[in-house]
Amino acid sequence: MASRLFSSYSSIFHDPTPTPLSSSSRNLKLPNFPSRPHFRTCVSSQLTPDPNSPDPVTKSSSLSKNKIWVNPKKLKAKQLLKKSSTSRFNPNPLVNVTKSLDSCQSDQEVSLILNNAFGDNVLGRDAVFILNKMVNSNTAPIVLKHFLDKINPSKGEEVILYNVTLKVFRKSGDFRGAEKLFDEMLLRGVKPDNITFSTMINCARMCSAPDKAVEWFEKMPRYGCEPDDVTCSAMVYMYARVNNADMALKLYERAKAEKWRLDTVTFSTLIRMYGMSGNYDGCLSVYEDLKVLGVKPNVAMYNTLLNAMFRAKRPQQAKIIYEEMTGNGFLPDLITYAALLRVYVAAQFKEEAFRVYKEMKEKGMEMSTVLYNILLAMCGDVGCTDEAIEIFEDMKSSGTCKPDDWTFSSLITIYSCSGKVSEAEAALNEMVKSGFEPNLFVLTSLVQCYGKAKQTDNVVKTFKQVLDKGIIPDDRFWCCLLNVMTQTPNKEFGKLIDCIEKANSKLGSVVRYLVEEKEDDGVFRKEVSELLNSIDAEVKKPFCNCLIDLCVNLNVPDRARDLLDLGLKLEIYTDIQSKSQAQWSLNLKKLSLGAALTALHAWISDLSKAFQAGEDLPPLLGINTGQGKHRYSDKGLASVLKSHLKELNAPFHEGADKSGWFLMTKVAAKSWLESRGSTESIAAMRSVDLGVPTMALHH
DNA sequence: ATAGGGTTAG
Repeated sequence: MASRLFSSYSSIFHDPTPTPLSSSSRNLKLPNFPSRPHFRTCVSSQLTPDPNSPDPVTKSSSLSKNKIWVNPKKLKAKQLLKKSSTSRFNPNPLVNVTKSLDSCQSDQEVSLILNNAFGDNVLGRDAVFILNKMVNSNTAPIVLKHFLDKINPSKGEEVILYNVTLKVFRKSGDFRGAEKLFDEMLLRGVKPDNITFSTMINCARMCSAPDKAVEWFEKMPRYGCEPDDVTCSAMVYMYARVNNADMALKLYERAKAEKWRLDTVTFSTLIRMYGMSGNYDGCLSVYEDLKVLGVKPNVAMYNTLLNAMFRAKRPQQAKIIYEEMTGNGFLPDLITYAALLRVYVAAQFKEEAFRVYKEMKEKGMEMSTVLYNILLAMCGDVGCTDEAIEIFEDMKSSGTCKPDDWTFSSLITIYSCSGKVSEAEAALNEMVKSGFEPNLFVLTSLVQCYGKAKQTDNVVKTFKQVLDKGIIPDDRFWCCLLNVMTQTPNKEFGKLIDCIEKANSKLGSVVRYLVEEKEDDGVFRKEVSELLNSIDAEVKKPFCNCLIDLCVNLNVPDRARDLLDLGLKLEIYTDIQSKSQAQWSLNLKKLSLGAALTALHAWISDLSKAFQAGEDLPPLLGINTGQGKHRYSDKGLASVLKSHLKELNAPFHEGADKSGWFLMTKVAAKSWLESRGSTESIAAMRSVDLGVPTMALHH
């Protein structure tokens, strides 16, 4: 304590134009307290008498005394000005008095310190200053009592002193103590005001006692206080924080009706509340309210909104909000950029994501490992291998963040998806060298990598590593292994089936049915149903896709149809076929090539049946393959479909203004269906080589 | 620095 006081005082000594230690010159909301121009004189005269005194306060102030009496005006002003401009330190000695009071153990100690510091001459504003800074709710009431005795304040001044003491209880999370002080306040005949109540309400909130907060909010009128902007904000904020949306909104509506001006933070918290519950329109409507009501937004509010739009998967909306934000002169911070990156990465808006990344670099903002990882994961998802390498190098040279297991995992996945064995292996080595053990993610990627490169023995080797490490493969891993099978020459199937059977008998049995074309009487369907039902929801579709691809490759189209039917029945596939008055459609998005072709043939067969049954066709028939090529597949679904339709002589043409669509008119459809009669079209599938797309391993 | 009160990612 002594040294603190000393250092504070000596820094005052260095200040050529010391501000009055008590900022009584400020125009404060304390008109009732008498002002005193120079607290300094007071401190020095009160704290000095014996230079040899062991008392730390006295001693240090005596040290200070010698210096403080140097008239700063006699020193060279310019020289001192220089010093002071480099020093941000200009503390009020009352801060140190406060600290001493906070660490007092007894009433006596409190009295001693206060008497030493002030004697009988206490200023109201100094009392407020000290209580406002205190954190110890055990000594604060003693200090308060001392001030009440010495100052003899008016009732209006008393309520201020009580309020500021209540704050100490809020700071130390002592709601019981706050209630006790409130009672004392009443006993003394001091009338609480709105500030008293907002302090009580916030104290209750911080003590996790929302019911108490409500109680105090509701009893305001009993004391002649009516709720206002701040008390209402505090309540809305509290309800929103504890996710009581009903009450938060009820009160929010009331605030609007009463024209109470809620603050930005409360709006922010309402947006957050809506975002957490998935009501994203709610987020936007609160934002609209804020604008309409003319409440000034801040960066945190925009960030909350952007993060909600990320969860909402609404990249366009996020873009608009970001533009409004910068348009209003707010500078994006790290959290803003992180939110934007997430939004764009999730939407796979790679240009936008890279632009955010570049802007961050330009502004010298520090990327975190997590942000780098998010970017790298996106590079994997959209197939930006070169960009990924660049980002990875930048990350390593940043000096601030190190690649972690996730980083390496993404990198290995990126190489694996394009079958770059040596690069993937090099990344794996670097990962191990950096002290990370390859996890299931990495090993799954390697299986994919070796599978793509048709290095079946390495697939088997990697599989064994999984088991040796005691890792239990997940559904993603099995799906990957199935995917590898669709790319593996038949003569090597045995090796893979051995692997599968070793650790997953259900899947092993299903695969054997397919490969060995075993006869069955419904057993296959039953086993596949069980298998698909047991699989993680997000893997069901790619898993089913792989099984169908395998059937197509093995040239067992009936099994493929069985699997497609099953997938439809289990609602793994939905809305593949749809009919409206104007158009019948086949939606092949998110299907693998094999599954897409199987679905196509099923559709054509359904069309034939409908046509033969004399059903009227719609004006237009369309197939939607979706826009882009698949990320790691050489052949996009659209291009394969195009050539396949040609083989079938099906008169579809690519949609001119509808990319990703193949369309056929009613007239063309009729003549085509007529000409092909009842010929089975499935045979045509044999010639198709499936460059089966890989699936995303990361989420 | 002198009475009310809080926020925004994994």
